[in-house]
Amino acid sequence: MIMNTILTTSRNTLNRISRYHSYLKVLLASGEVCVSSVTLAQKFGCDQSGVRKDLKSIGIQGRPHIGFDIISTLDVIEQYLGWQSTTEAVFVGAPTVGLFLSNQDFAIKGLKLLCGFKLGPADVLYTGDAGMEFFPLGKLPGLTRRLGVKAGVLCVPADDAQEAADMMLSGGIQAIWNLSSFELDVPAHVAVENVDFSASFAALAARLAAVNNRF
Amino acid sequence: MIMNTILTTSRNTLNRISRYHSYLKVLLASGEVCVSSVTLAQKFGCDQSGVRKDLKSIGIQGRPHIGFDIISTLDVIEQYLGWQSTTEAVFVGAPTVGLFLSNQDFAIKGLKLLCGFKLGPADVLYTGDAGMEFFPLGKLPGLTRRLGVKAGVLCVPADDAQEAADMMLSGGIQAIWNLSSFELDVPAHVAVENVDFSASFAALAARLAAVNNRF
DNA sequence: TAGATTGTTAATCGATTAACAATC
DNA sequence: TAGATTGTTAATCGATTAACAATC
Repeated sequence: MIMNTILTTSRNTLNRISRYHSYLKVLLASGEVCVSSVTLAQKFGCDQSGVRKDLKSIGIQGRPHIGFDIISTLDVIEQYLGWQSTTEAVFVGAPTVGLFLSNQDFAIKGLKLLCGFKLGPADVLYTGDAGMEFFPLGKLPGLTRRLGVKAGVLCVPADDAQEAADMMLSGGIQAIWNLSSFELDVPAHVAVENVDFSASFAALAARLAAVNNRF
Repeated sequence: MIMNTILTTSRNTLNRISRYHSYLKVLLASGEVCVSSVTLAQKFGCDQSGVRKDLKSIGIQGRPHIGFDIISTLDVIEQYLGWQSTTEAVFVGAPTVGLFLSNQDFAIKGLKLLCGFKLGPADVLYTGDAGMEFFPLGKLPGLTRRLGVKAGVLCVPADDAQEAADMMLSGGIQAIWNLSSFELDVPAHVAVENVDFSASFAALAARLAAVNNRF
């Protein structure tokens, strides 16, 4: 049987699978043991056979008349999303956001921020166990090479994004999680993943406006 | 001619259009006046006729032999994304992120954060023009109703998300921009837009792992 | 058993890509 | 003019939905 990985999964499917996980945790917490594709489909406004296909595609099997076992489904999804392993990364941008992403409660699963780099004045901020050390951006290449870190989170104003990215590239970074609204120019072997805040918010604002204009 | 709005546009198309905007700003800054669908298609790894369809769908016309005028294309995209108008919203969650989102340089287009609310101890933080006032969550319903604010940004740990969302709902909030990894349960008339950080990062981590394992 | 639910194939739908005449 | 580029239709591809036999 051919097992899908994240790399061979469409983005829509990936998003759904990640959302199933969130919801299954709620069901588990409320004492449920099994869930049917009908329940999931209802919650997510999609078709039940689509849900079954999604789960099947990552190797989850249900039981006729019963449904899908929540604990093992959660487990397989976590395997699939790679949450059992950790990716070490450096952060480039506003310390406030770096601290947020590295905060235990919010922590992005599988992401471990080693330290941060910031534009502008070269002070070292927030040292100690509660926070995260921040260095001036110029120190990045030396540090990432020394530590062998290959991933970075980029979260700077659009005007600074390319320059900061170039600094990351010269430090041997091969994967950039780009939270800046800027289309980076990077060599083909470097992976870039963009989080598009603006489009997402625009979609929400439009829906709100539509509701309010209707009355 | 039937003109598309955000509400009638597929999410893929919406994302592409938003990204065209980022790139067109770069081209404009570098002195370009026009751009062809071929250039855009190359940059974004999609088909040129798809680019033309995207632009056509929001009413942008090109000129044969010339291409698309950058300034007017940027203008139409901004109209389409609603960036000419502002949506007032309150923020619920970690002050550090609220300050980030409200920061001029990073500001999400069209989003205006009036104030923030936080879980836990009820101190007021960060008053004054540089920052943003934060109040205890319990004050939210009264304040949003008084101000007539209908939108909110939710950015709390998953365990607190539903409770915080309920507080927003009781304050008359009709649109929630959900940065928490939690599937909210809200009435049908309330718009929720989820930003899925975890799935996005998981996709990046998988690509990095694939590259590194190849050698 | 009867009814609920999966697994899976076939049908539908929509999005992407190919192709080419029309335009400048 | 010749060549570049759009606008648009048709073809392809993939994702979603419908349907139903198999299972418990």
